[in-house]
Formats: sequence, C-alpha cells, structure tokens
Amino acid sequence: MQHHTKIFSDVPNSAVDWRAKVDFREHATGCPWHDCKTFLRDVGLRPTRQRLLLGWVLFSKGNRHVTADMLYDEALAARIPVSLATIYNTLHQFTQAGLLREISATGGRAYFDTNPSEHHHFLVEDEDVVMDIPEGGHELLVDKVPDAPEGYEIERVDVVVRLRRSGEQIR
Amino acid sequence: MQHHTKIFSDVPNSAVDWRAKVDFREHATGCPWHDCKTFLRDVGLRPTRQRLLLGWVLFSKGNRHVTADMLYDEALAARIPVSLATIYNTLHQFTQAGLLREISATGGRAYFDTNPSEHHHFLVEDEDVVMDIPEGGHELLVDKVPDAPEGYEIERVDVVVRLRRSGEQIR
DNA sequence: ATCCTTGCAAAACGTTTGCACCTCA
DNA sequence: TGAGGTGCAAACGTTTTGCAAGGAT
Repeated sequence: MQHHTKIFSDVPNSAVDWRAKVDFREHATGCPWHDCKTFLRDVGLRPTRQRLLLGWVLFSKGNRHVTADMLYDEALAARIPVSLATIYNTLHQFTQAGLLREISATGGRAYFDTNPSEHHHFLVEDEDVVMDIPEGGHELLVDKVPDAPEGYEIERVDVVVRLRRSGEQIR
Repeated sequence: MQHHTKIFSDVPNSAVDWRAKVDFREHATGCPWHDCKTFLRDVGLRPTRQRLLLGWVLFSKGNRHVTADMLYDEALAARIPVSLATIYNTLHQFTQAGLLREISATGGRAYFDTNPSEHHHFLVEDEDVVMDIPEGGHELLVDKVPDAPEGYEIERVDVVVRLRRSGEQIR
C-alpha cells in the first residue's frame, strides 16, 4: 500500500468500456446508476452499493491496470466505504464475469486490466509498470498458436514483453 | 508445501542441460563433482556444498519447472541439509547466472525453468501444471515483436498459453 | 424470510531479511 | 583470516477465510 504502479499507456477501447456496455444494453435509460444496476444483474451479480461504486471507479477512467491495494486506496479517496476483503471479492467476481482480466506477471501482486479483450502487455518489472501493447499488437505478435495437448483446449494466449531501460546491462 | 505442480512434459534440451554445459567446458574431467565446481566458479558462484547439491538435483533430471518448495522437498528427500532461505537464494543466484529462467505466471508461487533458453509455456492454472510448448514453438508463436516504447528496450518476450480441460465451460 | 454480501480480524501463503555462525579459498 | 554463504526465526506484503452483522429481493 506504499508505492503504486504507474500506468503510462491507457489505450482506450470503448468496446469493453463499462459505460459503453451499459449504453448498448436493451433497456438502457441513460441514467448511469440505473443502467449499472441492470448491467450488474445481467452478469449475475447483485447490484450492491460496493459493487456499483467500485465498478464506477474502475471503469469510468478508461482502460487501466490496477492492483487490489490501488483500488482500495482509490475507493478510500472517493469516500467509498469498503473493506479490503470486499475489494478482493469484487475484483474476482468482476473477473469471473468477464469485466476484468487478470494479467500474467511475475511478482507478488495481481494486476487486473479493465480491458478484458484479447491484447497484450509491456512490463517493466523493476519499475512496476504495466502498459498495453498498442493497436494490432495482438495479431502482430501471435502468428500461429500451437495445438493444445490431448484433453485440453486453449483458453487464451498471453504475451508479456519485458522491457528494461535502454542502455542498461543485462545484470 | 502441501500439493505440488505436476510436470507432464519434460522436453529435453541438452543445449542448456547442466551436464552438457559441464561437458562442453574446456577443462572438463568427466568427474561430475569436479566439473560442477568449475562450472559454478565460472558463473561467479562459489561452489558450496548446497549449491553443488542443489545444482545436481535441479539439472540432473532433464528440463523441469520447479517452485521453491518443490526444490526444498526434493532436497530434503535427498538428505541435502539446506534451509528454505538458501533454496530461495540459490534459485535467484542461478537465475541471475542464466542457469534458470523464471516463468511468468499468475498466482502466488514463482516457477523456475531449468531450461533458460527462449521458449514458451502451456499453463493449466486450475491444476498447477506448467509445460513447455514443444519444438519451434517460439518462432512459430511470436511473429513480429512490437517496438519498445521510448527509452526502453525489449528484454524478452514471454508467451503463456492458458489451457483448460476440453469440454469445460468458460465458467 | 431468505440468501447473498459485507466487514473485520486473524490466518495463510510465499518470500525476504537480519544476524550469528560457519566455510571456502 | 577474511569475504561471503548458510540457517534460523521473525518480518513482510498480499491474499484468503470464518463468522457475525447488514442488505437485497
């Protein structure tokens, strides 16, 4: 809870934006609160105060990469009464509902991406920085996916391009 | 320390095998102990009892993916007197020396691959299974790497193909 | 009224650290 | 002998859990 990941690329992707999702809904009224409620219900989650508010905090700022304690701090800053346990619950429930995507990264903390569509990441491990690989990075990067072994099927392909500051030694 | 990752693909890759490395050395004598000692010295690590024995345990069984506690259990089973702290030290020192490679995976534990060359992994998260993507998987998979952002350069590209058992629902 | 959700504190987990002791060269 | 490796236990940060109280339908 001391130092936070800097996000230096917030590639917008309105297709998976909370507000966009809400707007595309059949019975959208235009009222953010009402729509969010309906939307939460649709993904099978009761629209409780915390989920509504955390959803708002998460999805109202474009695509981002958050950790549990980042979201916790934001929630506190926004005067949302919420416990850390609920933060974790909510992040996992949203992930399960397909609203978030967990990022493959080494290291203690789990990152959640508010853009759950198939795309990949740059990672600067030493600096705790995660950023999207921009535009077309997915198609560009993964050309041919290998067959899954017997009895398994591919769920998704994650690509992490690790970066270091230019000129640094390989240590 | 309770349940362990099953490895179901130990793709052999003698180029990065400890024994092979030792054999390729200039002054290899054929005596595993002597050669390992020399080899450790070459990568800048004092050939202590623990490093020698852990190196042997790690690299004498083909390529594998181990966690700290797996290695700890193996060491205990092999009657190697070692502490968990030393296991962590050794794993990191070996990784830094290029003998091991850490695998990008979500979840608490860190996996170390005894094959440090550029290659990628299948991952079955629910079952704690890691396996190599076989033969040519690297060239096949990553076709075109994006440019690194200003001020950074690419250190490496990790691809993780997540699997689930066939026929399972997306949950 | 019922089930689900939340908050809190405590525990679990993997990992790291501090320091005294020991070992290798 | 001196630099550095090791062991132990305690600290750490993140995440999970158990249970009582609160909220949604």
